[in-house]
Amino acid sequence: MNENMDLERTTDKNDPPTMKEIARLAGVSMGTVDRVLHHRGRVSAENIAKIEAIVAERGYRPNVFASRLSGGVGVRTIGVLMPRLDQDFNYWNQVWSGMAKAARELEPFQISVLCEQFDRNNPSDCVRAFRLLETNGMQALAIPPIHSQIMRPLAETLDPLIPLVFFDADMQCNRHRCFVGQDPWQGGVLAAKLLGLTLEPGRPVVLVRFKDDDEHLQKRSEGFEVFAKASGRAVLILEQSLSDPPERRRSDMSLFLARNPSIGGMFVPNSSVGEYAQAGLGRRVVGYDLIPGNVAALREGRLDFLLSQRPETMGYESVRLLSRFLLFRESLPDRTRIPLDVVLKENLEEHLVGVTS
Amino acid sequence: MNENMDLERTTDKNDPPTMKEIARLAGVSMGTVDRVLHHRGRVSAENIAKIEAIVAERGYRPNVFASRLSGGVGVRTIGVLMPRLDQDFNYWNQVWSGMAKAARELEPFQISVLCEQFDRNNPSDCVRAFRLLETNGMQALAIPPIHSQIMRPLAETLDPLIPLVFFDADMQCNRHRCFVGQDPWQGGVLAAKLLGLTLEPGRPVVLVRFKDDDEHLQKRSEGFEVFAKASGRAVLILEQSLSDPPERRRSDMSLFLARNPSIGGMFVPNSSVGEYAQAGLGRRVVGYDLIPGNVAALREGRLDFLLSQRPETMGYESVRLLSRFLLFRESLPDRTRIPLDVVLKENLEEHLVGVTS
DNA sequence: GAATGATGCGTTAACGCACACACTTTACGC
DNA sequence: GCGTAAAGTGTGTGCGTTAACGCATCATTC
Repeated sequence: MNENMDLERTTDKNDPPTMKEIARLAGVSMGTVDRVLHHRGRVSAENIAKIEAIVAERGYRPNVFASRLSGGVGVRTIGVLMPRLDQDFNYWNQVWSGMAKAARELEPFQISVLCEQFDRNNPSDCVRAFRLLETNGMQALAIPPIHSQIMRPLAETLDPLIPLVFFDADMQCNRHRCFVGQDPWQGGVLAAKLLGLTLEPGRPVVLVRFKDDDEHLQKRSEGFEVFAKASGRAVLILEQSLSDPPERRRSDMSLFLARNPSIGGMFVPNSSVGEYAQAGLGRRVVGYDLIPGNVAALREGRLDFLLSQRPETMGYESVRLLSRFLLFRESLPDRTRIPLDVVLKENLEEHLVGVTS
Repeated sequence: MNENMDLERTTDKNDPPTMKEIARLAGVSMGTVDRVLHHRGRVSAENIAKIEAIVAERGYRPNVFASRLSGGVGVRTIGVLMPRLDQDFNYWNQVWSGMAKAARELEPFQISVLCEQFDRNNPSDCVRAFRLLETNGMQALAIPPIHSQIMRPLAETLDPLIPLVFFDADMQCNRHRCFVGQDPWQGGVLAAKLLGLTLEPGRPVVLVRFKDDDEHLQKRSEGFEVFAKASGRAVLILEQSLSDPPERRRSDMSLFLARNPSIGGMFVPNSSVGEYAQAGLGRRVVGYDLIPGNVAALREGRLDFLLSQRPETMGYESVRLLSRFLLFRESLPDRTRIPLDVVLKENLEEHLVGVTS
């Protein structure tokens, strides 16, 4: 046999192996390696095992440049399920703007982001949107798990090879997925702390509780109530329904405050805080989300604190994680935490033109 | 002549032309086009003109993927100038950790990040580090413009083709560059607001002012003073020097507070706030940066608020911007704002494992 | 007038991957 | 026993760019 060591390229054992290298180590051809990597089938179980072992051991990662150049892959699609962007006071639009930024950056890599919207108030509509994405054949998926009873079975029957991200809120489900978002309970705690710091000890506070909203919001309310009470502050509760018209809410609050004049502050655990700000004038007001109405209220001093979950960052990060999977088969973390931001009039502007907008 | 329209690939007149296409139009070979594009010489003036005209007219842009795959380009280096990572209470280490994350992500794209450290207390040392980077041949540069008198001439004589990012602080200079960071003045304002919200109107506050530190810190102090006074609150000033030992500082503060018992709160405009926290016990304390000592103080209740400039995000974003330039010749924005974060004990943990760590 | 060098230009082999295609082997029916 | 299908595998080509290489054509020199 011809000794050709000197012709052999100097492939360092620990620099990125190529498909050819994997094929050599497994004693098969590149074609077989390719079929294993792309789950195309038509490979013996024995070879699949062998190749996968070598791939794992040597840490094979496809070369993006070669992969894209070959053109064979075509456009990969990241599917995103979203409530209609204008719902929840335009909140979803902010999430989408982060995703759209990621999409622009990913365009040269032929990764596209397909956003399918559904009516947040119509649980069955999200089934339609989900099916639509499936039909369009996406290779990765990001969804906000609202309507958990509907979403859970959909998520659990999803092809296990498709990476899944939950954003905004988390949901238990027996399938591997990544959560990108923040801890709602801790948000409530933080709100209580802010009121505690800025009010005299004796003054009670009012918590606006939405009976009909999701688990995520309930957690915020609970965190608030528990922390406030633990620090010796009375919490009065005003029950509200999201379906009530704004005027109704405003008058409810005005009435409530008139009946309880000692109340020093108010916490509204969602973006509708702007609706109550006018009624709360002269008291501390803490709410959620940098939606236009709330931003205006903060600028004009009708609000004191807004907590933010950085919707743009959340969207950007969700798409970014999925793209890393599609490009490099990087596995998803179990969770990516989005920090809880405290926004005042004085740091508002810097948050509005934040890093991912 | 043979009519071969059906063999001709359907090249849309307005989708990205390839080198081959340019060569065909110019009636030369790809080799000649290559020599023109890379200014390698050995081409007739006539052909250079012809090819350059076609390139301009058809808007030719090299295909990044083919370019990188061919290996001709080799590894691109982003140079980073940094104070020794352990200086400023480990602050720079946090910035670097964001950059290191970006570096890991960029590795498959054959972009490496080279970090050169200098002694922050020795202005001339940063010249050495700068020259070292130049010698190692970097194609992009990120620097924190401390020692502006030294840095400015270095930056201004830098090859104008090399994209430049200032991070942490900004600096005027007559060369195009991008600033990644936050507005220091506004940080001071925010600190004053937080003290204002949590203290009775009559109580004065103390501002620790460091005479010998940079412009960036002076701005924070100014913002604080101006805003606090404008909202009718007395500001007492304790002058300090960064070179004083911690014990000295602590006793200075204790003495100062003993002499002015009505003081309700304290602002330290840099990461050394931990040094003063013990002395300030029982009063509101606002400081800067999530360095280990301050984090511990916040957890244990010796500090109330920490402002953060998201050092990891800052580092990550700086490197990310430069990489987009190197990969796709995307132009740098003039500025990327890093939001001012307000961190309390209650949202500390979520900030520590933030999105870019 | 032959040897030498400089100049201008075309050809071609990588680069790593994706996929169409062709080929071999085994399984099964008649 | 032959034909046919299916399963499993290898080969070859192309993607657009880079850069080494080779071949001409001149101008210069002894």
